[in-house]
Amino acid sequence: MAPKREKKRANLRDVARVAEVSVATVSRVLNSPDVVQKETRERVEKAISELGFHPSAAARAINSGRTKIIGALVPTLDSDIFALTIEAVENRLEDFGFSLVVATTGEDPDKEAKRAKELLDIGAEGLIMPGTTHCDALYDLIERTRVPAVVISYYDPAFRYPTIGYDNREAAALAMSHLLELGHRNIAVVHGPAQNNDRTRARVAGVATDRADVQLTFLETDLTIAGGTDAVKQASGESRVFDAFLCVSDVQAFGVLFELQRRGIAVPDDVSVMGLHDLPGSSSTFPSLSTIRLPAQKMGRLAAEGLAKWVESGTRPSPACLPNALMVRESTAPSRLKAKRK
Amino acid sequence: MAPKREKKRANLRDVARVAEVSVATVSRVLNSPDVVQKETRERVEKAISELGFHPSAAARAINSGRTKIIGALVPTLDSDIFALTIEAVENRLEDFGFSLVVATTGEDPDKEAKRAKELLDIGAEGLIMPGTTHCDALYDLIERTRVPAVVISYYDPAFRYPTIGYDNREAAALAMSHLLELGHRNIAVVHGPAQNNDRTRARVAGVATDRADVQLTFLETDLTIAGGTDAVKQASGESRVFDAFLCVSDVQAFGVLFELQRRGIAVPDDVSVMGLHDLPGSSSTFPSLSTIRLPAQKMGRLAAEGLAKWVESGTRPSPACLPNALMVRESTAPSRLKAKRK
DNA sequence: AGGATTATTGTAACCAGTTACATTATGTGC
DNA sequence: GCACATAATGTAACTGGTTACAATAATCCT
Repeated sequence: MAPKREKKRANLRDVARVAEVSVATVSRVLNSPDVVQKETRERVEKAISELGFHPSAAARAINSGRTKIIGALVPTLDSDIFALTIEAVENRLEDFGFSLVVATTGEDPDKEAKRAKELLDIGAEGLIMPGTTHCDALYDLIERTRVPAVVISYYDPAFRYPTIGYDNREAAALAMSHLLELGHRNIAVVHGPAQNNDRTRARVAGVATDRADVQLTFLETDLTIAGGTDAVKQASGESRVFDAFLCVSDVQAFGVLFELQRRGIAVPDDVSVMGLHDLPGSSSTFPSLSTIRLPAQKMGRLAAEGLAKWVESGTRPSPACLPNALMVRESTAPSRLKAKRK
Repeated sequence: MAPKREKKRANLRDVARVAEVSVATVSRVLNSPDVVQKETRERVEKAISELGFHPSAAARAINSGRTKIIGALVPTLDSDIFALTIEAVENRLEDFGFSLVVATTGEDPDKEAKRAKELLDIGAEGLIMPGTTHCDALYDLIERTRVPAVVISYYDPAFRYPTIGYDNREAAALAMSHLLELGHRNIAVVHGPAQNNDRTRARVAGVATDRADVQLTFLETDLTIAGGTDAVKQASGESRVFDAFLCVSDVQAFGVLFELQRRGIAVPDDVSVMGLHDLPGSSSTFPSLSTIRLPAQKMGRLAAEGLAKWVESGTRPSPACLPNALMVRESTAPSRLKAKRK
């Protein structure tokens, strides 16, 4: 048996040897095939496929300085809230030849900085992250490395990095005004943890009203279905009777719907429920959920596009505020209390 | 004004120059600091921080052949089904110093092969993917490159790659036997698209029974909440009356619950609803969903661990079948029809 | 004291590509 | 037939790290 040479991945020099050309020619076949004579090119291509040659991204990256990797920092993927957007980002980045590395941070600011550093260590050429509330270590890092970074899910044209998102405050205000128009005056506002979360804070701020006849009760629970059910439990402990639940996340609204059903409280006859996000399932609940449609996927695509172009050609994207839309469905109706008042 | 030299990222040689040591010493400070004298080390570290030096992962990768990147191929992130597992994978990989690149394939086998090639092009050292139904191009690629690949969400010890998952067939059988024990005999089995999806097929196969008194009706709909509502609509078109819905995905079960509520069909009094997966929200629905708990997160962690070790030390993980568990909650109860029959 | 051992640091080759520049061959114009 | 432009290919330097080996200095042992 012939002593098989240890098999290792073929490199450019191997290909050059087999095709009896120089390394430069092989490189040209890979990068600008048109300048190579057809005959030579075919010989090289044959050698490439014979050897199963596969250019090393690392070696390429060392020259070009390009890794074609974008990093995303997200709190969690365990609800549809980010997963949908991340998928859109990933899909759009692919069109630009970029790969997406996802790092989950669990809302922990310190972990966020640590993960960001890891992303840059592996050569991420751009970062994408939701919201503007991050720790200084992260900002320092971005400043030092001058890596293009875009913020999603939030809009603030004055922010240090381009924000490509939506107006959380306006979304919440839109939801609130819908409820007010329906005559609701005693409203439970269900929201997720506000700490370190500008989106939640903006939404909470957005529901504010100076109408003296409106009573708002804020209930902070987890950003989960269970959090929604908890909110109803909390609400039932209050002395006040609510005529509407405004959940600033659809996920919580799902929980609210379930828990109200459990308690035999009819939606929207006894109480209205309003969401905010418009998840894929929100139109299929019972009753179907009135909500504010956030442009989650469109935002993901736009952010991916802006970041890709920024990395490629240095043109920093301008901040963008994508429109929200009120989706009136079955879960909201004129207040019973209002009717009584009449 | 002194002509500022164009600022570019500092490299190892720059650091060596500033610290007045050789490149080898700088490299040692980075990789085995203990062999460098304290005084020298501090000088180098000072230079590193002064220059904001940041070693290039690409250059490192070119030598070691290591990129510390794992690729994941998933159909979609737009439901909790994969997102949860992916998050667990990502978290566990981090412990091993690996980063996760996610590529979504949209259940399209051709796209899957294309994306896999891209993952390998950027230097992924391992692949992770759900299920065993993939196109030959993908298998060829894995064979040619000999990249470690593990399959999740499925268990088949005889499969060419290690499967780290659960027994889909048994999970479905478990769900079915629960319904049978409760006396249900006329069961609508709601499942997602079976084409190119071994998990769905195994689940569908798992519900089979040879009992002559059991009537199964299979309803194929989308793997979404809306798909669940569709299933109920389809079911209502059938002449038969069902005493239970067995949804082989909790996502669909959510839709079924909503649509039954819409129709005023009481669960579990009029009809039982059984899920399969146990998503985070499944215990908070109304009624809370009886389901089979799949070890999604544990599986993610284990697969990440096995793949990391395989890549690091060449020890291929053994296939693993993690246990499913029947979660009896409120949505299932003895069949009304059975009671009548008695 | 002198040779051996050990601790530190330096030199230069190497990884797998890209690319500036040089070389050679071919075609064109006069 | 010769100068010149153009096309195709080759040579070698370069990217930014790692590391084998060499060199030097300091310490140990008899």
